[in-house]
Amino acid sequence: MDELMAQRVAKVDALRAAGIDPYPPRSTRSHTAAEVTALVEQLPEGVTESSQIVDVAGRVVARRDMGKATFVDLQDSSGRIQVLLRQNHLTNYDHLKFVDLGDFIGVHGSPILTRTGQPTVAASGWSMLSKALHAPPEKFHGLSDVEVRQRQRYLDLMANEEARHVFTTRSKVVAAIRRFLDGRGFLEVETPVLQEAAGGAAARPFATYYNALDEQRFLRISLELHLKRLVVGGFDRVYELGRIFRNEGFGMKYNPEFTMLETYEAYTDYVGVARMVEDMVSSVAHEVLGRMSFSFRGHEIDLTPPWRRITFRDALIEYGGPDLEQFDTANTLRAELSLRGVDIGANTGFGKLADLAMSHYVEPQLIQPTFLLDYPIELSPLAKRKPDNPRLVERFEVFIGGFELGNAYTELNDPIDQRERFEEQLRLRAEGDDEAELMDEDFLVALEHGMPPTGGFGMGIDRLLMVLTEQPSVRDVILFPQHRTVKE
RNA sequence: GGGCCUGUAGCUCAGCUGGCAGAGCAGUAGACUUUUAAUCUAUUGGUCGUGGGUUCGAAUCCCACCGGGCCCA
Repeated sequence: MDELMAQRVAKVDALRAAGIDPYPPRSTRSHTAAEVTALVEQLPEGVTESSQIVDVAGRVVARRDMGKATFVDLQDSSGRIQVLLRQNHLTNYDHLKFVDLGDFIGVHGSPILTRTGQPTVAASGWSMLSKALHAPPEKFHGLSDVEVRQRQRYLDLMANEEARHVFTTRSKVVAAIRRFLDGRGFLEVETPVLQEAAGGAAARPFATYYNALDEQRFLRISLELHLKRLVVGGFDRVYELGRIFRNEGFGMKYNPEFTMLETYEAYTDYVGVARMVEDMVSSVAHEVLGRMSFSFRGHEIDLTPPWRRITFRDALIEYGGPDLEQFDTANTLRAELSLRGVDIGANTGFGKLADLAMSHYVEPQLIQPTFLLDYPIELSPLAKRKPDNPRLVERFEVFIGGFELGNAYTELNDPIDQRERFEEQLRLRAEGDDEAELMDEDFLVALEHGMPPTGGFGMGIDRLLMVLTEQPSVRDVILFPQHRTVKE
């Protein structure tokens, strides 16, 4: 135990010796810091003391000792309030020597305005509520060590107003999304995290084990296949906001577990879904942040609808990539990309190559919100074909700030076609693509019972929050991002 | 997986070309009854990420490892 902690433990002992419980079971609070501030600000001109008596409580975040008077700043989740403790107004003034930064105390007294105009509670009593054994982060510079901020998020929240803002905004955004969807008649549902096979996205799953059944399970990589089963069942507007897991590294844009919103709406298509998405994101931004413009990674992003729409093929051409109608086979596209010096790695199929070209030429350029429409069928085994071009599907991905925000299709509801698509995915898997979709017989049986025409959508909530809170890293909008275990 | 950067007091950071490990805040003791990054006086506090190596001498140079960050795949 270090010296600072030993000093605090000694104060715990001293309090107990004086008959004071350093961790009392009960406390009283009549007003938050913000409510006291409001009370004081409502006082008539020239009046500096409220007739009300209040109880405030919070963490001691600053202390200015003046001898026979002490100012303490208390912080609660509403903000800060100053309290004034004076020797001639208190019976336990000398016990303030046992109070350290980081402790929680309760203060009973009258709200006043100091002569510098600071709302303050002038104490007629105070009590220890909870003694802290560690010093909080430094009061002026706060806490900046990225690792500590993430691993010990409570210290970040204690020290940095910005961190508190990000995570309260996150909570409000999620609530606003629910209100938006509920208002449109969507039903919120929950589907299994533990699955026999993880499907619905191109990603590797985490594996786990179900002891009672002696069977392997996988953590879900998307919400899609179960939600569509519910549309089959007759819930024609459903959504789920839930955690999904992808077995990949972490970085600025990635965390292995993240929060996904998926919506499925019967009797619409990807065009209808695009309208809903721009409505939803812009109205949530307006409702929670009160603005449409966000500064993100050096760009001003404007969420005002309507958002730009451009086809996958046209975008490639516009941003200097190959024309997929000219290079329309895996072989010709691979040769063209090689010629252009694009690193194609081990990717062989037409779909993967087209995706690579898009990631290389187009994605980083899509700063303002943009719907990229009509994807190659090879990339999209769960989306319905375009009637006028069987090599394309009715799908969009929506981009913002240079990364993918969401993905939507006119859902494939032809069970025969779906079976063939799964079989094609199995062929890709056999060729070494371990992110290819797995055959899901149970899902096919569901489709065979009939699914109405449906538009589906998925969006990474964390990435939306990056833009809305203007944070460059997804790790700044996830309370406890993944970290390597610290070894002894 | 590869490259670059980074780890010094509880926190924020200095520490040059190798020569006694530093500051501010926090803490401790004292002064101060309207301060607010309070102020003033004195002062405690270090496995310089870990382990090797080079050297008369290493926070500093070299190697490996453990974390973290950024870029690339």
